[in-house]
Amino acid sequence: MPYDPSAFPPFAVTVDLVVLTVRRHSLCALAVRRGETPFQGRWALPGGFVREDEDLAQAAARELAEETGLCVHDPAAPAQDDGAHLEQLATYGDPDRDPRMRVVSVAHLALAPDLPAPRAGGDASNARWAPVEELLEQSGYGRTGEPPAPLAFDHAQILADGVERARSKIEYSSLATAFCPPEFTVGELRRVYEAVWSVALDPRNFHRKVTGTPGFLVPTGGTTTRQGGRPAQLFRAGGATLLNPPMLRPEV
Amino acid sequence: MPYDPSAFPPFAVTVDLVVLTVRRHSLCALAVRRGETPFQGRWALPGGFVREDEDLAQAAARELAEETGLCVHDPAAPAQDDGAHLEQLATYGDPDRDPRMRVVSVAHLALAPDLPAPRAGGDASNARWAPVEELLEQSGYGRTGEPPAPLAFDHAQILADGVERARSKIEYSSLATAFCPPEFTVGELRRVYEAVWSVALDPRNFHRKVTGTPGFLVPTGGTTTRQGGRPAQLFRAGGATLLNPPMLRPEV
DNA sequence: ATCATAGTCGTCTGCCTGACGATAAGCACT
DNA sequence: AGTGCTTATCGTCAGGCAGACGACTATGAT
Repeated sequence: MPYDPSAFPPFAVTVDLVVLTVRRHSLCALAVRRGETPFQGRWALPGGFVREDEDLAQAAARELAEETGLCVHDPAAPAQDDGAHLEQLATYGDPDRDPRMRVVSVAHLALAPDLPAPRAGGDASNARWAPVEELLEQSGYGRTGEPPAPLAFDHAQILADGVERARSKIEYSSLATAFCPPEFTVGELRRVYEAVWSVALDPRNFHRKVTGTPGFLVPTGGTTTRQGGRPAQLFRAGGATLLNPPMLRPEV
Repeated sequence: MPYDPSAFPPFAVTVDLVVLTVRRHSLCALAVRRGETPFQGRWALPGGFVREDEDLAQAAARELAEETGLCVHDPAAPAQDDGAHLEQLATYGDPDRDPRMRVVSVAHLALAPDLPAPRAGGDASNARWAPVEELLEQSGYGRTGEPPAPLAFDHAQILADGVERARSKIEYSSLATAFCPPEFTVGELRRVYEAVWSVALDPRNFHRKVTGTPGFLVPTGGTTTRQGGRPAQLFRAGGATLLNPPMLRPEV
């Protein structure tokens, strides 16, 4: 049955990505420099139009691969290395969010281990990992030093929502392992929590908690000294996805 | 700056609503009967196109008011009675989810106290409150008796996601009060939890938990006997929105 | 050898929860 | 008025878990 196209207003639909990683003890997000108007030259979240024949999750995975080379970690094939976690975040559709036309953006959240260097379609100068406080500083969603230049569109809001989602989700799920390489130590995992939450955690209590939660971590047998100090056991992520009881975020 | 419309495919954008309430000790959702093809005569979630000049939240609030007469409870004016809770749920954009054309639906979740009777544009026979298990029975998202007829489109999936959101969110937030009238007793609140989770809770431990959580409930001074038995104190929702520590859902 | 750095194992205390006994205060009967 | 039923509310007790923190271990650097 044909449908009257005048019965509804046409929209452009995009996916935008909040890609988070932990670098040098701080939570960083991927930002790309805009080459076109509007907001030309400003930093923005990576994203693009959803294609005709594409699901939203497919579009987000495609954009993620284009920007970072990351494959999405498929829950059905958990053996693969270097997969990123990808989930839908929220949808932003303010009529004025893009001055050109009516655009509805379905934002996605991706969590990735620390990567070599970003490539935005091969051009490195147009993509970077930036600490999230820096990106949010001047937007009212974070406050510290001097405003460099706020993110384009409503991307500061989207980033803030993505960061908040990540912060709360590592409380009650094993998602923090998505920030780690395939094999990692308890200390590395703890530094992920500390970076994402911006807090210091007691190493002893943290160790007891994560090793005591069944299914969270499975030892691989190996050890490493890559952090200096006494060698630490290596683990990989276990099958458990939900942490019960949750990891408690200390109140500030 | 004009924009090349051939650069992106046009989409229709709709909002769909999962409106939940508790009636007769069970969690119910609002369903409307479709008058048009496709899925003519089948039950579906209420929803409609987003208008040109409308935000997504506005569109959802407008649809909610059209279908139920409910106003959205504005956090800025918490004094108003009978407001419903409304939040964005998720966005569904499978290319084949609507056979007519490419439709992206931004689903919203609404929680309302028990209402008189639904009105779908004035026509009562085309709208009803149905227990969620009944609506999900034949869809693979729930399983019991005989399939009456599955919900239209991917609405069973949307409903299942909305129910799961509500079930998990009342754990760590004070959202369960959105299912209650402005003044309510501890027992009424407990029956909300029991209906949403389909479990039985110990009245004594529940009472201790909710009255002991600061900011969750504030006594109004009044009492009621509308449940029979000893008169119970009346409360209204306090300012706290996050429950810490959370209300624990008993494992089955 | 000594020190600095991390990792790992224990202990103790306080809080919260689940299980459940006991009492209170209404209503519907007889 | 009493008996029984219902729901509300308070109290007690034991177990589990988290925060604070002491102690010991195993590396590399000086």
